[in-house]
Amino acid sequence: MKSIGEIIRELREQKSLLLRQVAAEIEIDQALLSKIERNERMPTKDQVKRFAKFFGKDENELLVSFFSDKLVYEVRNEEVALKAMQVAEKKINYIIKSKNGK
Amino acid sequence: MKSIGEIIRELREQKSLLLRQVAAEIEIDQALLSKIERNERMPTKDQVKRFAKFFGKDENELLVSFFSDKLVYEVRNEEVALKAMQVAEKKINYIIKSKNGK
DNA sequence: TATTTTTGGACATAAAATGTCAAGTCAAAT
DNA sequence: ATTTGACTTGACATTTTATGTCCAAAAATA
Repeated sequence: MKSIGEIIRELREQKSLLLRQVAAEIEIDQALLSKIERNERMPTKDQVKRFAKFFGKDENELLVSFFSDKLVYEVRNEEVALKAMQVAEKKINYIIKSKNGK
Repeated sequence: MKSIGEIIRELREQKSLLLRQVAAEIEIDQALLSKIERNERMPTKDQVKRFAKFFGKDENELLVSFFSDKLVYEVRNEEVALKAMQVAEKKINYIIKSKNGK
């Protein structure tokens, strides 16, 4: 189960590209990219989209990695992390059902 | 499946207390409490603990409501919301297993 | 309608996140 | 051993997002 940072680093290495080359494409500082790859900083949603486009990866696939990382981060160190996540999933399901005309 | 705000409002109404009375106990502005109860503002973790104590409710139970609300909020309006939540749950499970000596 | 309770909205403040720069480390090449 | 190139680190700046406050308006109640 890879983090968004690990995924980006792997994609970059598969193409044998340098930090500065990818950073230029995505239009971010190379130091920031370095941090993103090591999960020291989270990218923005928009940057994730640009990564997907640049690497020719499915956008939603990367977005799922991105948002799931953010969700985990939100409850890191919380005793109730897992329980909260399970309840949140139920709430989401409920919301989705409501939207689809019941 | 109630939100943290709905829960707090119900607890307050069960005891027939006014916003200003509970707000004073929790040491927050009564306008803020009004907003919290209507999910217009999220309380802080510490405030949730004080609510639990004041209303004689299980702290973890309220914290689960609180954090699950935050998790849902994080991916509101996202197409990939449910999928991200499911993946996040797997990641949490994985992290927990790692902690418990594998 | 007078009083009390609750809500709305603009604004202030604080917290958390992302972004930048320059200096630093490390390895490979020369 | 020195230079070069790639990457990392850390302090700080900037931006974004959240919480908190005040006061007036609205709603409910007496």
